[in-house]
Amino acid sequence: MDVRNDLEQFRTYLRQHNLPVTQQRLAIANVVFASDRHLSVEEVAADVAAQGENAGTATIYRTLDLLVKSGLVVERDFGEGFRRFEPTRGIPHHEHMLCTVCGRVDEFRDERLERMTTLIAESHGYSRQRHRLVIYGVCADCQRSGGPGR
Amino acid sequence: MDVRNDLEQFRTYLRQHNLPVTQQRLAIANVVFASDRHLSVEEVAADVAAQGENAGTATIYRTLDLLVKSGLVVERDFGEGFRRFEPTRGIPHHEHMLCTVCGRVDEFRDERLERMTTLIAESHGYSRQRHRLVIYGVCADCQRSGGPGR
DNA sequence: CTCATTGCAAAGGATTTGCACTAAT
DNA sequence: ATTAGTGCAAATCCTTTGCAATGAG
Repeated sequence: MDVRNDLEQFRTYLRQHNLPVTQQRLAIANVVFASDRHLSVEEVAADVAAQGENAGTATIYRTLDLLVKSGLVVERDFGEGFRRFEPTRGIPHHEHMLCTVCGRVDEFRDERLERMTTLIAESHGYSRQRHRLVIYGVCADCQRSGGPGR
Repeated sequence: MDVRNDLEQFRTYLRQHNLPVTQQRLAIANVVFASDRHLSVEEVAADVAAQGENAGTATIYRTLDLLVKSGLVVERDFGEGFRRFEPTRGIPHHEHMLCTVCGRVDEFRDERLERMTTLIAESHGYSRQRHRLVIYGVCADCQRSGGPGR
């Protein structure tokens, strides 16, 4: 199972860096790895609590930092005023589409974008590092019903 | 002159909405219109003060909201943790490139992106509203010198 | 045992808001 | 005169940090 594997990789990362494998770190990593969504810190906290585990906010932030550093999780910023976190799962770079009505997030991949952004950067004398694209729109469900979940 | 014209349009907007044309509103609008950069709230405040005018932080935020609502100014989010504001000046939608070393911002336009994002959105059942693309990289100057301004 | 982690609460930065005072129409 | 705007400080939201208590190796 994927979650199990990710968790094992996290344990390995911690050991290799001489960092204690604590209950909290495992609980938090577990929640993020188990999710197929882009979780906010608040959502991570709620999920951890729902599993009967305990973890203070500070610990959640600190552990998410570790997960990002380990490369097992990516940080996202959809311009909502807070960050979201997504398990990497060896999936290559991809873009996001956000429903401005219900907040739903879809992902897509387009290789042209990598090439385009590299070329555009170069034509301006920049050496490209990365890019960030978010498409904002209204998802099929919300178009049909005129509102979130209704 | 452009600034003069923008300012006139702002006055018109205020009158049409029965909003008082105050000294502060004009000073703030003037600063944003006069700039060819993407100003942060802090920078707007500094520029207003530099012009010998007075305006509290709250007023700056409130006036920037008005400017955005009027369509004369656009809000930008480059993932820095705060917002920036750019005069519209009738310039069509464009993208941004950010130097991760010195913070320099360049602009570019690519019509393909409009089409691409619309098609991608549709293929996922979304009706596209807008998109946001930022390319992060190192500008020519910083590549040459290995640091900002040195 | 020793040292890093944890949790809580205080601190921080950006932005908003309540309210008495002031200015625009 | 009215009515809305302004400034200040308090309040909020997300995130970070200091420090005593706690747990991993």
